Amino acid sequence: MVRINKDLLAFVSRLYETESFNHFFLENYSPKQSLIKQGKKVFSVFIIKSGIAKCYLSEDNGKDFIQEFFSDGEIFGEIETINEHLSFCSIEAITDLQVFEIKGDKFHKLLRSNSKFNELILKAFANKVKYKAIRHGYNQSHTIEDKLLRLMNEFPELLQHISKQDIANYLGVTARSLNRTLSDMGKKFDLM
Amino acid sequence: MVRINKDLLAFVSRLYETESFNHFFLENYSPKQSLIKQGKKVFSVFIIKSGIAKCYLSEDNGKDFIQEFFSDGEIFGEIETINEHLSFCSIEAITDLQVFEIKGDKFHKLLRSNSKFNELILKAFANKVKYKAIRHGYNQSHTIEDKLLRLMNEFPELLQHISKQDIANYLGVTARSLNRTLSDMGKKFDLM
DNA sequence: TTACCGGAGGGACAAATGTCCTTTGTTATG
DNA sequence: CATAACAAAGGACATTTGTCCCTCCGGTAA
Repeated sequence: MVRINKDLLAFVSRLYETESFNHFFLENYSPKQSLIKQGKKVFSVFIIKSGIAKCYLSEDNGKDFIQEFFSDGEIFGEIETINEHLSFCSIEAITDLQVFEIKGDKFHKLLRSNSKFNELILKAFANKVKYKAIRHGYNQSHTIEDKLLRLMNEFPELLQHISKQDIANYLGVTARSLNRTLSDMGKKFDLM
Repeated sequence: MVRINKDLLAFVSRLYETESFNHFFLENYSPKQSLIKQGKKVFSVFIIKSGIAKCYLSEDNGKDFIQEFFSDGEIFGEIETINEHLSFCSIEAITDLQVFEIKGDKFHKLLRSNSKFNELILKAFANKVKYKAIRHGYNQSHTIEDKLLRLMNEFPELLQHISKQDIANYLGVTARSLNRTLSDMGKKFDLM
């Protein structure tokens, strides 16, 4: 699925326009550029202004698993900043990307001093936990076809932007299996 | 895995002892009792004082998927309270359970008025997102045997407390597959 | 005691998915 | 232009996992 967070984006955009608060920087990234690397320190918190990025985890056996696709308003780097750990995943631009960035210490200050921001972050976290729970449950107990139908239903234009391999990595299957399922589904539709 | 949160438990225990703050209640539950039901309203936030509970999600196809086992200091009901949604999972006692409970509105107040508590909740969230991400990635890209070895490694006494079916539901496989893997592993060890 | 139930274990087969490898078409680059 | 690099597609086969059963056992209610 492609995660967004309109409330947070609106809030951060407003803050970015505010003369007196100048800790957000607007940066640009090109496709395939890396914003956060798994196992490395994280120095900033990021909020997407526009574009699509992938959030993925590289396993010890060499496979990549895509946690989510991120788009407008989605925040990342906040987890590592809050619990002061190294990054547990990688973030990479898929399309051209505009991103608001704020340094870790400024993020902490904002979190403590601005109750509206604090609330937005709490809600963002609550949503992250919830959708991760639902997605994991769904993934474990449904076939590739079910997962694919759901994905195409919720985000029909996905295949335009994203490679087959990324879709496979998002579903947690091989590209071969994804292809097989797609062609089986094609046959089904031909019969209708 | 069995999730715990010592810092949060220490904080809540101290607050519970405090005369001037009397919004935490200590409740007891017996095995198989339900604390939160999927799809229902959530009125309180819960923090475990002792015992083990399971957090699971019932899928549309009748299968249950266990998100986590919860123990000392783990919090739940906070997500639904913060984003004011119905519960997306169920919580059920496995062993005898002692639980601190606080009503939703009091939880909100505490979150706004007590910065230490606010920070503990933020960290709890950060950890939840992180371990969910890692677990989902691991689950998708490893065999049953790998998952089982990891589980027995991190929590060897688990099989004493928890039924085979629950283990299978936690790993996202059928009881039959779990059994097969267990007996295959037994054969392996016999050769060594 | 007897009958019954639910959990654990596992046989036989079916279905889903992965692995390995080949082909084709497109792009990009010297 | 030639050729390398790469994504997409799929054939053939192996492995993993699920489905559908049946049996065995220990508790327990009548």
